[in-house]
Amino acid sequence: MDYSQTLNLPKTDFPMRANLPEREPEFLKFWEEIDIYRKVQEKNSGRPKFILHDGPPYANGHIHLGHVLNKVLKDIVVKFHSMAGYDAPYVPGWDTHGLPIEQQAIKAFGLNRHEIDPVGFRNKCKDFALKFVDIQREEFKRLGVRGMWEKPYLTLMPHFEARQIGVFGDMAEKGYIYKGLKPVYWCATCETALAEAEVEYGDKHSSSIYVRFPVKDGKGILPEKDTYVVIWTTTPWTLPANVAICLHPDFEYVLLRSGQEKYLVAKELKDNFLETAGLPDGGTAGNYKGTELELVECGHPFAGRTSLLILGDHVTLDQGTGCVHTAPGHGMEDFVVGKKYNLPVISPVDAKGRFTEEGGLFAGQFYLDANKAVLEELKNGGSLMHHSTVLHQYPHCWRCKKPVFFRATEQWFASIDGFRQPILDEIRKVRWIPAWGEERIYSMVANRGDWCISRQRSWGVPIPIFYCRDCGKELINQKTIKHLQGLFRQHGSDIWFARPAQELLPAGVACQQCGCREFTKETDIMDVWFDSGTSHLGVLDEKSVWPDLSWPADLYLEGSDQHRGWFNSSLSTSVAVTGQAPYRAVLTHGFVVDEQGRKQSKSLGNVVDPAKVIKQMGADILRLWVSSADYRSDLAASPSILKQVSEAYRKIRNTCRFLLGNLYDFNPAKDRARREDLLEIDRWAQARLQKLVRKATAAYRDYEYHVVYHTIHDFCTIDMSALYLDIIKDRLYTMPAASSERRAAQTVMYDVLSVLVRLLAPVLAFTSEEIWRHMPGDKGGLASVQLAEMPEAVEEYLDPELEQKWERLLAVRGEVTKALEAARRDKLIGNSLEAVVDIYAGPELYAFLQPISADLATLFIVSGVDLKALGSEPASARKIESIPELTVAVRPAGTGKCERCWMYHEGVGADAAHPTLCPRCAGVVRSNF
RNA sequence: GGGACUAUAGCUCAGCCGGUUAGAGCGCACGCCUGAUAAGCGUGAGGUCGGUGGUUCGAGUCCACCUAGUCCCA
Repeated sequence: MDYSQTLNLPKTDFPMRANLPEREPEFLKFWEEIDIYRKVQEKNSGRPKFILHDGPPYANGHIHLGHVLNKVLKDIVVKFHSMAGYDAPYVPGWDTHGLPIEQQAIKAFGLNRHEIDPVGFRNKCKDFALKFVDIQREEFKRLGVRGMWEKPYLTLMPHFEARQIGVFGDMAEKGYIYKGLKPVYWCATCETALAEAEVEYGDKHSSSIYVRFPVKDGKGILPEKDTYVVIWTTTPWTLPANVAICLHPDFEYVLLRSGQEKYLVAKELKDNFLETAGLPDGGTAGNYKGTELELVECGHPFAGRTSLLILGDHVTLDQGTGCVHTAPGHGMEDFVVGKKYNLPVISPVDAKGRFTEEGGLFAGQFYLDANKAVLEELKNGGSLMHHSTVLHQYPHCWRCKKPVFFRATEQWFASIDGFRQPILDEIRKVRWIPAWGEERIYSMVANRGDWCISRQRSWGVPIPIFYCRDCGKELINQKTIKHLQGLFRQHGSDIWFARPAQELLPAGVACQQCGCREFTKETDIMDVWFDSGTSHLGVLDEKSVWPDLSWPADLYLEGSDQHRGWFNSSLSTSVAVTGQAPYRAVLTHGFVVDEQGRKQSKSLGNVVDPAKVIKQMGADILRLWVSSADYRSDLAASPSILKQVSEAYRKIRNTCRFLLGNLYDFNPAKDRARREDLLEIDRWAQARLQKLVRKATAAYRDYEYHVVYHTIHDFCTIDMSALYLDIIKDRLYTMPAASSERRAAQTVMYDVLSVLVRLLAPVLAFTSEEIWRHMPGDKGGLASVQLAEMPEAVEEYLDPELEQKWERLLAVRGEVTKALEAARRDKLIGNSLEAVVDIYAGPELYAFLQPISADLATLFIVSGVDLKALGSEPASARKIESIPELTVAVRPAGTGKCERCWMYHEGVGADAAHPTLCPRCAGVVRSNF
């Protein structure tokens, strides 16, 4: 007889090999068919809300691993909450405006921005953005991320744009919006402002000049007579706009003697200056620290105005004199430092690069040509100390390749000062995870300057302001905004570009200042940070579009770079308009790096492409990777790390497969064992399971997914695979299928599987669904594990006393396995069932082991255990260092191997009908077959 | 250059309020099994806790500085 046919060996269709790349798409289809998102929302309706508001990725390329990290974390958050008592809707979004899309659209469609009309150009940009929205949507879905994919939010949606200008209007009404000057890169050839991304650095020959500014009021520190401060510059044409000279507060400055004259320069650059200017070293007339010289007044070499000595940290000792010519209209640093001192922003150059009337002497000249005239003027005035030519790196226009310059232009700003303190107060009320995020954003907000909202671009939401044609007075109020909102909702913001101002205004509007009825419109658009920065209102507070959502959000979850980005812009608009933060908690994650901790880059060749990983290993491997690492610091990704993750995946999968394989004949509705019929080891396993539930769900609640990962993995590896499942195999296989002993083991296995599948669901989106399908029972009639609830620890299954007892028992077991390994090395045994173990225990340990001595063989997976008193052991027995009262000896079990259960038993052969079976197996076979 | 963060076995992580010989899992090596089998089990080897100083009876843990990396800013 083939006794293996009488065993209950595992049976399952759940494959060992996951083959995720092919299987995952089937589940995507399934979720689509049953409309899983809607089903979950229906299930959770009426529960308390948990709103995770999606930070919109930029729609201009395929997704990378950073997107995977972010979106999977969000998916885990949402799925956990949707299984843990909350209504957790998820509406994904995209950022669709802005310069990078403009640039890429120009490239992709071969456009010439100066030849195409704004509406036509914007349409192309829109096409480009929408194309990538579609691409990214498919890529995100492929990751198993669940959300309202058929109705996401896009910043180009008409209702979104309408809401956005509403926020702008509210801020304007509160007086937070003002017009000011700010220098921007400007190309005189293209007659346009350039963004930083649009300038290229290249070689340029420039004049290098040293110019002396006479001290007019030394403030009692510097003498006035024949005393000069010397500056160095490579842009003589900016001197007409000079209003200050900037010194470093901490540098040492010296006053050099040269005949009658005295010259102030940085001490460290003294020799350099003397040499260049060809002056003899006449000694020094004074030493000063930068701070001492603040507010000393100099005369301008030719403009007839004062040039103030000011302090700034940007001053360096690389070259020049340590005294920096400062023209706020022509440089970013100059502008920033000038603001601090309230200096005027002089920018006497027009869009074509020609000096305006304000440029006085140089009016009408092209700015580069004016260099010569300025030099002439300096020479005539005796201010020029040295002139040469240098070759240096200088910004050029990316389009026409001509040199660019800084030009102050009028821009719209949001005055942060108007609501800085309320923002700071709100920051204190938000929960920041990790906690250091609070200080990071707090100090950013405390120190930030005003928000320049203007962009001289086309692809974005227009700044909804009109100007009186006669007097130039700007017009923006509730009425114009309301009217525009109506138009935007209907036509989108394109209408601003398509129609003249008159057709964008409500009837009968007249200028408050002069009564004129004709207007022009602002041509600037808004910074894209203003778009996404208003999404909390444009999405969470648009009930007619997304009725499930509500304001404020419970959570924002983005990379740590967003402290300055989206967290900041959202907070600013929210506090300005509502007085409150738009989120209750903000969670940040680090960045994806390689194994050495370096950022992923093409040049380093260390980029991990998620599309490839999905194709080769499957999205669940990526998801498990996301969960495996502590995202608060940076996350390392590499082929070998992903390989490790797939090993862990395999362990989890096979544990579940083994559980499934042994539940093929188990119907939880009928076959569940009563608690009192469980063996002690079953109760131990169930206690361990409750511990797992406690620890994992707590970790989920605390957003500590790497703890979830390790907890589940360790449970599968140690508690299940190495211990419980290995030990109960004999019972599962050899006992009668419906015996109470086997049903007891199956009951625990079912509980374990039922817990695991639900704990895994937020992370292993696909595999958990696959397990769910193979699970026996009606599963509450739920088609998807995503509709199930998170397990809760069953308190009565917890048994600290039992666990403590088993901890000791397992320590003994550990020593026994060591002894078995030694015996194996000595060729005494192979399989542990070939062994009989003699345990020699001291009195206390003996008393501990004696009551369960009959179960020890099962526990150790050997054919027999003899418990004896310590002292009677042979000399060859193994003394155990960690447990002094224990000595272990292993001997071969000899003959009498049962053909059915493979254990050695002296009773084999006792049953004549089954001469190769042990009495137990003989009995089972007799009564069941 | 400034601000923030990170650094514990090859990898992913524990390590409480400072207190024995720094732990786990994976990987690796070696072995067992062939009734979880492209599985399962066991044993073992791996660490100057990034570095240097300091505080302390005692430092992976506290302090200072440095190095490397990451994010933001200039």
